[in-house]
Amino acid sequence: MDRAVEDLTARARIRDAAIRLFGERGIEGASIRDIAAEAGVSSGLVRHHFGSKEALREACDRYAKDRMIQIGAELTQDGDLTGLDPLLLHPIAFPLQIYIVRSMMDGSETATALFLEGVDAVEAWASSYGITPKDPRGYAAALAAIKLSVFILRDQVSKALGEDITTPAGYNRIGQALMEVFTIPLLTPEQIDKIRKQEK
Amino acid sequence: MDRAVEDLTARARIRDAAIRLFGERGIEGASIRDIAAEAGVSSGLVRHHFGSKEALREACDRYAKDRMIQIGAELTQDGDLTGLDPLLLHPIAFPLQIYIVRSMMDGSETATALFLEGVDAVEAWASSYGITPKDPRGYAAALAAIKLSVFILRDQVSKALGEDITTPAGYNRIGQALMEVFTIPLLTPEQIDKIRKQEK
DNA sequence: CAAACTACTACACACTCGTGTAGTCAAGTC
DNA sequence: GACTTGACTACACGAGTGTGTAGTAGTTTG
Repeated sequence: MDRAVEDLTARARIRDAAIRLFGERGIEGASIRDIAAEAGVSSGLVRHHFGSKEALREACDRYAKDRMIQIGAELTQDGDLTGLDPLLLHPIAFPLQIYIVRSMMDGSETATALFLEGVDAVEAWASSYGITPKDPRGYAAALAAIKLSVFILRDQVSKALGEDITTPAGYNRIGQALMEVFTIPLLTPEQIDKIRKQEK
Repeated sequence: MDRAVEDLTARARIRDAAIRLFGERGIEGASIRDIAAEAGVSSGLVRHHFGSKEALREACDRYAKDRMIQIGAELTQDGDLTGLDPLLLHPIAFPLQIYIVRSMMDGSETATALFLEGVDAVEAWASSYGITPKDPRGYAAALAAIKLSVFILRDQVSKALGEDITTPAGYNRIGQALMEVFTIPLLTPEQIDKIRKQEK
């Protein structure tokens, strides 16, 4: 897993650079020339290997999805974290996760499909754990969105904490904070009923 | 509050169009010419009123922040929703919230400052409600991020639900689902201790 | 009435973008 | 040794970008 950068083929370096820059700056924000420079190749080579920017993006989508599934499979064999997605705060998956969320927000179908699969998984997990919300699908969608929230807002959360949450110490801290959110009930069922009446 | 579009000054139309397009497509994705066309004016007028794209963005930041605070003040006088930010799912605040999150992700200091203020508010609220997490700051940051997550991923959540969450019916549904997340404990304190040992 | 100011448009400028084309170079293949 | 193939670079093109400049029409000000 610790592949030296120089050992990667140019094609792989381009793909990795694209995932990094697309994730950091968004699809529009990262130009082919930027990516080529980051990978240490000419911009023409990007086109040679991937054909177009859109095709490069799709290749990144596919690779990121496959790698995430692969890493997820490796992790689930070491114990279930009971609902808190182990991928969520896994350092190797960081750039991939960042890229996927960006791609999702920029309208990628592959990335969105990955989210929908996540919702399915959460819904199945909740059901098997005996959790019975009034709206299981809505509950699962909310939970799936929540799992990504600290990632999407990692810069802001890091600033609020005065600590980079992409470091081991940082993501341990925010991970435990997330677990507390899932543990401490904020509202009683009576309060919810009251709000429900207010809204409609 | 229901100002007809035609009655707005050109400057206000430009600002509203910018907030809408910046929010939908990102700062880079919305050109000055796009914004001018959306507002029904020439691109030169955008420059005349705001000076530069960056200045336009800052003006949008300030306006969005002020309006959000204003709307929030109007809402808090009608009962406290006990932690679930009423702004979160308020239809009038939708375009503003969408813009602010986008601006935040594209590195706006004003938008990030608004997030940090939100964390402060959540922390103070939790404390006053007798909620005592082990890491109050981390807890508040996680909760603040969660409050924005369904907004950021509104397209994906809508797809998962088969229902547009920017409609009244939709945001009621996801709002109630969020409340259930805050109500049903997913983890027991014992499970958390177990995970904590695993991680370190 | 003249000057000044404001809202507004038209147009051109340099730059960057994604893309297209032509060509080099090395490693096989016959 | 001629030929092909694939990795790779250099360069040019048209479109779109933010920005700059010049100018017009209408109102305000002296």
